[in-house]
Amino acid sequence: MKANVTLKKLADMLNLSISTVSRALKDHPDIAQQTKDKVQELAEILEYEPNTYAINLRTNKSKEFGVIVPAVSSYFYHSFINSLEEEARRYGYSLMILQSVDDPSIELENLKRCKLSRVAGIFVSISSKTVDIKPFIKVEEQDIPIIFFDKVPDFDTCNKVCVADAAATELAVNALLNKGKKNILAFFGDQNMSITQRRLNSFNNIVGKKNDCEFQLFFAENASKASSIFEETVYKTKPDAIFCMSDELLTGVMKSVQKLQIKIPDDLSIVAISDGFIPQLYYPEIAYAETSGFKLGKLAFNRMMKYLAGHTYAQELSIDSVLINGGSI
Amino acid sequence: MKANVTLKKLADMLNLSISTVSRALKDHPDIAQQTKDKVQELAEILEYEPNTYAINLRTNKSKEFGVIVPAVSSYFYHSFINSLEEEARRYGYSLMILQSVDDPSIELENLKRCKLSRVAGIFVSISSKTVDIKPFIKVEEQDIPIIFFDKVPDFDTCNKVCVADAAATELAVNALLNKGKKNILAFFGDQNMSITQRRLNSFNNIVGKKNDCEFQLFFAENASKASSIFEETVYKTKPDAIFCMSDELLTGVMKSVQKLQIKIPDDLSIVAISDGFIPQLYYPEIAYAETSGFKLGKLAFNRMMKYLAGHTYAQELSIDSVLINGGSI
DNA sequence: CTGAAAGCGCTTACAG
DNA sequence: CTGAAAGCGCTTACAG
Repeated sequence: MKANVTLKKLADMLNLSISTVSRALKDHPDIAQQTKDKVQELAEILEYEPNTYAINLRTNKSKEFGVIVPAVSSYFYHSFINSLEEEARRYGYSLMILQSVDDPSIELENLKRCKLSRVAGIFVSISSKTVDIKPFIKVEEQDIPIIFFDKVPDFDTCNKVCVADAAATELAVNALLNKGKKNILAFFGDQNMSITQRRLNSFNNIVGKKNDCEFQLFFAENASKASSIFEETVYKTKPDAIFCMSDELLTGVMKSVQKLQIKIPDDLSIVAISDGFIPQLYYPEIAYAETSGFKLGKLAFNRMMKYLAGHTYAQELSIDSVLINGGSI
Repeated sequence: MKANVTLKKLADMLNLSISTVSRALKDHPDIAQQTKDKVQELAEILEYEPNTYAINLRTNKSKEFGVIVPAVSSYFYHSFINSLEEEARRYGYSLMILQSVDDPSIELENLKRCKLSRVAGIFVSISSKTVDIKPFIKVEEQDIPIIFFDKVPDFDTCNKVCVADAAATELAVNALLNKGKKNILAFFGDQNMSITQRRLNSFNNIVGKKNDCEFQLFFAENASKASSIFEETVYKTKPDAIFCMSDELLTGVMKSVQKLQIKIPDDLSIVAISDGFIPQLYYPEIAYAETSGFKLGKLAFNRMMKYLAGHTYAQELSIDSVLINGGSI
């Protein structure tokens, strides 16, 4: 391995001091243009690359953000991360992506790793089983900003960016009601998650008020649960519409729809809340209220940069949703 | 922000030297047990955390691996990364995940970032458009090991771990032939990718030899392309079976299958090469030759650790495939 | 068994 | 405009 090119090496070769070389490389106004040119040229030729560790040690901060998510595989998180990455790159940051596999103890480990790496900030979507958020608060007290996103804790004094769950639910449900649907099966996820609660509340607010519309609520923790509930219920209840609060539940329901050869939308209408990948796998494509991970990423990054610039007060932000029409209603 | 606890602070409080504290914390045999106890206790109380940057600067290496993939969203990469992470955690490493969005110039940028961060090693699945792999070779010459996986370059003297493409293709195709299928439409991805070539060769080897079996080959760069090719061809050619070399192509074909209300497997059999998520979304579930990202992750990590231990010679490893039976044949 | 010292590669206040 | 020097927090050969 060839020895690394360092400031010292450049300085020696040019008969300059390390300080001058350092300044020349960062275009410091003090330095003569001629000197800058000389230094920058040699640096180019020798492919000088600053040692990140030395910089971080010196400045006590890094240009890396931590991202903690239950799993990167979902389309939503994926597009969130993509959009975060786009912004991060633009500002010279990189991302350290850590998965909690929806396990609070791994989540904690990941948080610790972020702290150890002294990341510049952390984006986190908590696991569905996370109850204790003290560790997060503690990290924040050590001056590492935390932006919670999507799955956020039920705690006031922290920074959150969310999908407008109520608005998204409303869009989806109204799409059904406007078509005169009268008997809705609604599938929700884990009852302990605040995201479920928010979507559920909104659903109840709208449909509960209608007295010409029947509905049944189901909680399914995964796709196959949704599948079996659907199959048990569909012939008994004869619903004219299905609401799924997530992609996962939608895949479960749709598998049964294919199995039972139910015609969409003639026999049954379907609407979901989704980021868009799963709904377009089917024919007809499923209508959904869009929860854009992409937009949320931009918003979260924005909030982070503001935080780093000094606006550290707690704030809850959300992005709007929009209805994407498939042929399923 | 409270001042960070450093070795110096511990040393001062205990009236010991920094060296002794440092050694005590790492259980160095030289240090008296009594001293160790004292130091470790105080470190615990004060929640001492070593400064990663200082360590990295001092030792000139980090406990982080870079992972460069076209996109993290596919089930295959996701499970690959998951399995890598599991191993990494066990050995005290973390992962820096970078996406190339299948763009060679971003890929290069990511490679550079890995180099700048002086990662301990890099796992990379190259983009479909990558032609110049010199930059990778150059990084490796600077003592950063590179393990190529899945989408590997067509270059001999580098380390690769792959799915056994020929074996997987063989499994999938034979599943069709054994059922007496005589007319196969086969969908392949981008012709420039070596993975496509390998799967294609294997396909031709098997089906080409049969003279009682007709087949047609199509190259589709994305799902909707596969969709339209399928729709144009299916009524003309009246195939009795479909082969898809990837999940993406499968989603395209399946969407048209739903649209045209083709009965699987009565009207048509389908088999794919996949990691398993997409095939089980449908009813009946699609049979597939499994390419396990999980197993590949373990293999890749293993190879990396061996490399770091000194076995730096080029090697090509692969994992076997297995046929998962759905109801689609 | 413990400590003083050098050094990893950089930045930046201070001096000239 | 340039440089000498201190220091970020750690590790480790060397000395005792």
